[in-house]
Amino acid sequence: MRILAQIPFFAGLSEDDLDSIDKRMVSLSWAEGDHLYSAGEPADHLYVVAAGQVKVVRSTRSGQDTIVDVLAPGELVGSLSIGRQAGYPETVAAMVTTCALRIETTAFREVLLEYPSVALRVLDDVTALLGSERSDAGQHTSSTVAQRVGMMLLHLADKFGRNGEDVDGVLIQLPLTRADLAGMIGSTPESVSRVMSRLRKEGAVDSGRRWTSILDRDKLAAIVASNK
Amino acid sequence: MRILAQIPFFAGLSEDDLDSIDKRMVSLSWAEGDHLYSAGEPADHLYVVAAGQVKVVRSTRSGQDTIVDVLAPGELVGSLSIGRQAGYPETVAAMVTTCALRIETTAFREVLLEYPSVALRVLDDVTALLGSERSDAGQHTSSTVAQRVGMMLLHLADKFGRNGEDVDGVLIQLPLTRADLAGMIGSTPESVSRVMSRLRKEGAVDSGRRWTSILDRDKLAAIVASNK
DNA sequence: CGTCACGTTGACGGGAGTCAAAAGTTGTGG
DNA sequence: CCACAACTTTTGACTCCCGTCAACGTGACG
Repeated sequence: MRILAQIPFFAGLSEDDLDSIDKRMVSLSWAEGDHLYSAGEPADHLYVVAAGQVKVVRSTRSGQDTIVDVLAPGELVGSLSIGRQAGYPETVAAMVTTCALRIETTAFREVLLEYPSVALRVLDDVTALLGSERSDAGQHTSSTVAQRVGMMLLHLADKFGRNGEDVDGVLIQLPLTRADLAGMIGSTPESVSRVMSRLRKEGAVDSGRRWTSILDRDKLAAIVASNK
Repeated sequence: MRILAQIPFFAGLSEDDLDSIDKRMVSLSWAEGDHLYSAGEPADHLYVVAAGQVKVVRSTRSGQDTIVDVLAPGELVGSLSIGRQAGYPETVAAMVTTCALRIETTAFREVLLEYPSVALRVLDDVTALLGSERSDAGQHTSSTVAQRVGMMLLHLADKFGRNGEDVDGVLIQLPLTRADLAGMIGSTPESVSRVMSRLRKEGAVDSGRRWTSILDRDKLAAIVASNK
């Protein structure tokens, strides 16, 4: 369980401190498609992704699903606040086989009180999330679906991309369906499919069953910058 | 300067503690239209609104302005993190004569380290903001302009509304232009104007130079819930 | 009273959501 | 090994919301 030491939030803590925190956490794993938790369940746990990837999904009453984030190892998800809210506002599902640490919200808050420097790092993280959420909330309305798909692919490439060996360009190894992508940018599977077809035809990207690859980053960036 | 005691973030602190924090803050005021700070300026201060209202505006490269929030007294705005970022990502302007406390980001972080319970409250606040941002980011794309205007008016009524004496219904006393409202929901002044005309014709709302009033909350909620 | 910012209304066009159908994939069971 | 079912993807046709451009009205302030 010395995974804790790898997590940026806990950097700089002593062995003993990490041990003390570790005692309050449990390590769990999920298979692809499983839910770490579902919307509506009592929100009293916090999770730290250790390995794998998970998607954070919000459903609106109209049945529209939006994917608000895809988390990489090291990121937090779950309930930070002890508010008297009904339950989790979202569902978190494993996109691949995933391992994560779980801690009770109340216990985590005790940790934050005990180690204020950790609290500050968490605060920085959440603040950054809020900032990026706000910055692309504005872009959403004023750009086309093609631009939003392009932006999302560039973002995913930065976060999950690897310089592949078998494939040219930057490889994004995630099992993303058209519906997933649509949920990320607020669109429909059909519209996303049209855009992806066009991007593939232009040689900017290629995609297969469980992967997407950016072949020509400049071309993709140009499409995002232009208004087509 | 015993305004500090009124601010929820600092609830429960002793006189001496408040005094210590107070020493690191300065009280300032702005006239309507003035900027507390502008996008791009070095981001090294944090503000707590004491009286008045301010709007938080983000500009995209395409010249589109989006109003990401309108702050009431007690709310925080500015730089929480000491990141090596270029500067403020947004502009904050006073909508009416406004008074606010200012503190250096570094000094505020020291306060948070010193009083972890305050840090937790700030964290709760930012987390809640992130949550609401995400929840209506999804609604944005899947709803019409009329629905979004309605939702925004209901939100503003909850936050700033007063049961007026002269006017029927809930009064929102803010100098909001059509362009402001458009910026909040990601639309255009023309579209907002059309919606407001319709809502006025239907008797749901009324609006004047520096105010908006919700005459029939149920009717407005019905419009938001429906798909027209 | 003139100017200017803001608000309103109309006409037009395009992007994209919706409905529908066909083609490709995966996984299962006989 | 093959066949069938279920799902995903793709493509087409249609409709409509709303962003854009434009003209006009209105209230505020010097």
